[in-house]
Amino acid sequence: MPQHSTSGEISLSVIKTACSNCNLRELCLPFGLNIEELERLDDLVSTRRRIKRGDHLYRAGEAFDAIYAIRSGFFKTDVLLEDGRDQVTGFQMAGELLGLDGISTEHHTCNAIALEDSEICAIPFSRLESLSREIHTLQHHFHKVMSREIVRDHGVMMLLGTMRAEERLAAFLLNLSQRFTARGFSHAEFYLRMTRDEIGSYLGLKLETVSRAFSRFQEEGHIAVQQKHIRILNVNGLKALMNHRS
Amino acid sequence: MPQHSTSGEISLSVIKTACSNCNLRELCLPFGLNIEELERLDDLVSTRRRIKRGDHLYRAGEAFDAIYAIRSGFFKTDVLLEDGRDQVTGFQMAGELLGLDGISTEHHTCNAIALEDSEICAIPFSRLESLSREIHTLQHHFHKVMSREIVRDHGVMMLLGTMRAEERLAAFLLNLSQRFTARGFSHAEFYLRMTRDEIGSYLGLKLETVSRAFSRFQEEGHIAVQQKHIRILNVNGLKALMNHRS
DNA sequence: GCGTTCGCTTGATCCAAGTCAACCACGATT
DNA sequence: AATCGTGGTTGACTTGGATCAAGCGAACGC
Repeated sequence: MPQHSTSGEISLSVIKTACSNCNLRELCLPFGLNIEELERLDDLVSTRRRIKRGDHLYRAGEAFDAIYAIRSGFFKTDVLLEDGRDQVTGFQMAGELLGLDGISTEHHTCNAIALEDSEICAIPFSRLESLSREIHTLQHHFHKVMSREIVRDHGVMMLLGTMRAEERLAAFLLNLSQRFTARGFSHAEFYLRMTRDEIGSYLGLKLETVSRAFSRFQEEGHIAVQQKHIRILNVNGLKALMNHRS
Repeated sequence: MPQHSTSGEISLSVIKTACSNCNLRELCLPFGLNIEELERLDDLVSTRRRIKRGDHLYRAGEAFDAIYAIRSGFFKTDVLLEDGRDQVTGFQMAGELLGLDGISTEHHTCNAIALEDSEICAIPFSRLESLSREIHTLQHHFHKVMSREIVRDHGVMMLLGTMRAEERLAAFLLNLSQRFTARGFSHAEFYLRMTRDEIGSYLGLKLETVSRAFSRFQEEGHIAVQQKHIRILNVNGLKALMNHRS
């Protein structure tokens, strides 16, 4: 793992990025490619960038010309309404793509902010399109990734539209747990990278409600919470909470 | 306009469908293509199908192999949870695409149901992928359409996560109005194709709440409602309702 | 080491929307 | 014309989560 930048700035590095030896390749865009294809993708994904905690990867309104793969770290995306209200639309971790929303208007439609010091790979979109005209597998996988994003959003709509507070939080924790597991981390123990307020914004709840739900889950023995440190003690308990109409 | 099928069944017709003389082509997939490219798309979009009001175009769980363009009519998509709760994830009208969610898992993840007698064009997905490897413009436009779907979903998340009942309904009406306008219909007068219950499901509200909000809008002179017939009397009033933190 | 700040927790109160229930309007059926 | 069913409206009441407010603990700057 490379060291973090010592300067306080976003740093552009010319380190040779290589999908071919990235351990996230099976989670990320290169999924399913053979060696020769991978090397062609390497040429495309040439810039890696460090984003410090709290900095923007991009902002709503900026011109879109690349999508970003998260190499390490953790992001949130959010949308701001004219009247000041905002909503977190997602949390993204290593191996996931950012910026897909920008394709439609050629401008980013949300902000992407690092929740911890992170590293991303920039993928110039027009070059991705031309490469995917040549590599069938890449094209298809990219379509799957976009479609998966749509399905994920439907899940969030379901959550916001039909679930009560505790169900939402249970669903959220189970989803995080499952994504950490896919990345080789513990499914039962992790640190939240976001605040209660950010969780609340994502789940359509106020931070106090999130906090109370955490406390309740702890009282009932489903989890152990200590600030941002979460241990899941009873997965099935959480699953049951999620499915039962009160 | 073709006549409705006289049989009670979904009918498969071999009418020569042609994007090239479809008046929705500028709203739909063919956007931006030249004549020669349009003809190649015509070959691909060969099957047109009629779906009667209340019938499914596809169901969650079915194998995915095509996306669908709505030639005429009106659809809703919904997702069903194991515990019986369901949520309408969208309403689609002529020129819009259905089925994009199925790409990710190769199975449809929601149900698509006609809210009035409708006609769709089936677009075999693997053939669309190969054609878009050859036609740059088609590829790019398809990516834009998928991305637009993601942006739309973020809008719904915003609505469900941060807006109160009347704001949601105002946003919904303005969105419908805008889409009808884009199709050459009146922006101020239209018939709702869906029930109060379906609107409520989409907006994360109960049907009674939707009904009360309609009544309130009417009392305040923003709209005139008579069952499913809506006239918008004061667009700015609705817009103001949407943006103001109470 | 100490004060300040930020994020989190907890309690008391309030209110928007949900729930339950009655009733109405319009179409379809006979 | 009478009946039935579905969808819509409206009222009375309840409630889950928001709001307001106080206090606490960990992290950070000086």
